[in-house]
Amino acid sequence: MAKGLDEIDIKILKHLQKEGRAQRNQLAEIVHLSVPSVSERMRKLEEKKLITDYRAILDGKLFNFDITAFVFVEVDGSDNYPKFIERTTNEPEVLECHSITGDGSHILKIRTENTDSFEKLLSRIQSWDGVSKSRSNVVLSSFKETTELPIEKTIDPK
Amino acid sequence: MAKGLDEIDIKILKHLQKEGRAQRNQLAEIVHLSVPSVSERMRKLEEKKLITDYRAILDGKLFNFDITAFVFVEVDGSDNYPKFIERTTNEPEVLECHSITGDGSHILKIRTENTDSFEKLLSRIQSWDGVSKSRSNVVLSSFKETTELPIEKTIDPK
DNA sequence: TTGATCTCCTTATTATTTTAGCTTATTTTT
DNA sequence: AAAAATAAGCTAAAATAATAAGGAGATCAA
Repeated sequence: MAKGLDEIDIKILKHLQKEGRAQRNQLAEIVHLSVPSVSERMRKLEEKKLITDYRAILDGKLFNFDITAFVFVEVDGSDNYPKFIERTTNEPEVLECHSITGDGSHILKIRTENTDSFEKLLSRIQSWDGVSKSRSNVVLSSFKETTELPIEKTIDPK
Repeated sequence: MAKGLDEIDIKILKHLQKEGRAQRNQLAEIVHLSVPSVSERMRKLEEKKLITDYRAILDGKLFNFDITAFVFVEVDGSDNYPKFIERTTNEPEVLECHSITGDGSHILKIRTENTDSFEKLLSRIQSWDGVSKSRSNVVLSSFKETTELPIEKTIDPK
């Protein structure tokens, strides 16, 4: 069994994926174990970092973050990669940054307030070392998405 | 103030984004309110669906889901969109599905076990009504990502 | 002003989680 | 093969957390 997990662990993980605040007695009922046994299993799953963290998922649409986009960036020279990645890390509106195969070297997932903040972000990215091209696809509507907000970014009162 | 939220609500939301299982007494300390007051605020935030749900985030890399990719799909004829979306919903390996501007009509984020399951998924997608073209970018490495697993998909014993 | 509403508090009650101690099964060591 | 160690489960008790109930003070509308 992979990673020393059994069916019971899998059941617990799957349930916590959907119900991140599920109580131990509820899980215990599902897997037919006592509450302390479930606690112990959860502790181990967290200790082994199979569960990396727990998050509340917020509805970004309700917070005046209207624009979601995927931005393909061509970063020339892999010397420039570490610095580029560090910069994306410091941009809270960049939700994800992936190094990819094919056209472009990186894809960014972005969530920002409006066209103005989006444009500013894009021109900021363009100015970074090694960035030669970028292409954006703005999201019109989403299905199956996580609707996350940039957690560092202040959610401004309006 | 947007959506009737004040600074205290924002603090609670931000903390729950990072600590999805945070306890009410911990939150109470952060915002300098009593535990029942925090409870009441959480209840309202959930009721208003500002918090859509809570999730445990699992480390996909530890579960033999090696391949993450972004797939651009061109679906011809918007009549075909609803059916297309329904089909992506039934594919647990499709984590996200977005309708987009620019080249292609939809972008999918995919997480799958290996090249074999990836290829099968791609050819399945190609066979759907209206799908004329697709282009994939496989993720080599990721930064700032949520590393989610397809929650419906069985995590197979190995 | 008066009543209604809202948000907070404290205290008491109920529920959940953790700890402790014990049992059994399995694996490792001698 | 027997003994020891380890792992994982259980129950019962203790500790901690969450909820419910009741009341105070502020704000707003009639």
